[in-house]
Amino acid sequence: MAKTDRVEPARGDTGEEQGSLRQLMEDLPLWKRPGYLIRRVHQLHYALFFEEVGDSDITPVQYGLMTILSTNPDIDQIAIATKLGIDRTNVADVLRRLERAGLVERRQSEIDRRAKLVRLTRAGREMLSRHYPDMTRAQTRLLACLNSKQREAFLDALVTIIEANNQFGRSSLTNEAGGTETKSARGRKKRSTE
Amino acid sequence: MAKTDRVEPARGDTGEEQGSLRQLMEDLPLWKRPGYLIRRVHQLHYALFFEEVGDSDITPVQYGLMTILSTNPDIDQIAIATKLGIDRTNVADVLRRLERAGLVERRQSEIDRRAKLVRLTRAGREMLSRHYPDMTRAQTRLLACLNSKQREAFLDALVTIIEANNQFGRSSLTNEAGGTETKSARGRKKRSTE
DNA sequence: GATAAAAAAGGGGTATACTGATCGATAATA
DNA sequence: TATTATCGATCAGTATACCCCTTTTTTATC
Repeated sequence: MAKTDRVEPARGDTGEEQGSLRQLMEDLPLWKRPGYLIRRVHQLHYALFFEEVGDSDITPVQYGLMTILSTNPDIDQIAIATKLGIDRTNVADVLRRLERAGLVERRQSEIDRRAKLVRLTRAGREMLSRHYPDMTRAQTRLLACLNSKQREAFLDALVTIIEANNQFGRSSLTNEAGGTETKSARGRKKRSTE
Repeated sequence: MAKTDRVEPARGDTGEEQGSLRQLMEDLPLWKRPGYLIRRVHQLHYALFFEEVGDSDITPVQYGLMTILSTNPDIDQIAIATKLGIDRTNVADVLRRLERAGLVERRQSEIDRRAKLVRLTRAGREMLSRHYPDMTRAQTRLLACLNSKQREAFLDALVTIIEANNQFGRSSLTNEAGGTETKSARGRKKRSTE
């Protein structure tokens, strides 16, 4: 810790208006910003997932996508994006890696030749089954610090937030099995100007 | 919608072990997995942040990093990583973009010539001040669907989870706790201090 | 003072995630 | 039928986030 003992020579420009800015930032520090806290928890879940499922190269998103395939064989990529709540271009990226690993297979639909239908391979189903205990353990460990009442309230809050803000993002979640209610391509344009 | 009314010809391989797998996945569907829900909320916050702060090209992580700089001028990149809770290589990436945008400046430490000290420029401080209301609005909107009691419980739960799982990931907030090392299934090593 | 250990930064590589844009196939309409 | 609109997929580009490994500098040890 001797590193910061010595004082680095100052270098002008330490303006006075910095005081009010500092005050502003201390009024709402990082650990009071939900967005910051959620990002941290998100990363922690990733770390826990890799620790539990680590001997395979599967990721949380890949496992989630394959979960959808296990109950929805032969759906197209946009339907996956809608159910998973990620962007459709990202679905294509994830599928490319899963296909390379032999866990899913894609084929052109014979009815709509724009669409590519995706399904799990046998290896994919085996992977999903094999790592199911690992996946659940990662989920459990993440919330192990909460008692069951807190845990339930926390999960409820997450679902509430998702449903309340569902209209944002390129792919809006459908509440599973519900109608695919066109993602409506809502506005959400931003930056790109200038 | 009319598209999927017609039935795609089946294609063998629809094994019946799929039944048990399907059952497994329905026992713990996506919307009951904390990791999945947190990822969704994380994305929603990003979308809200961009919607509020959108006219600039700042991102939540960049704003968070600059928040740290506003109360910690002239710290090195690893200290930033520790305080922000992100990987140190990622800090370098973010800083490179911020420097390119003229919002921060880096200079070699005169005491420890390995270290590069970072501080906000005047433009950086102005950006931080200017978009403070936008940032807080994004935070507020995300949790607007919760009442104040739920909101508080939610934030408490997030902090509890972060503190309880702090030893995972490459950068553990504020550090100082011994190595732990756990299983390291994926060679996930943390810089243990001993 | 020379050498070994550790720390700071950076490069290379990969995965997630979203934007804008394009392109072919399909659907709807004139 | 021909035109138009829409839809599914994909590409290019950027940002976040992490891993491993190397280089340079500092610190610790002999």
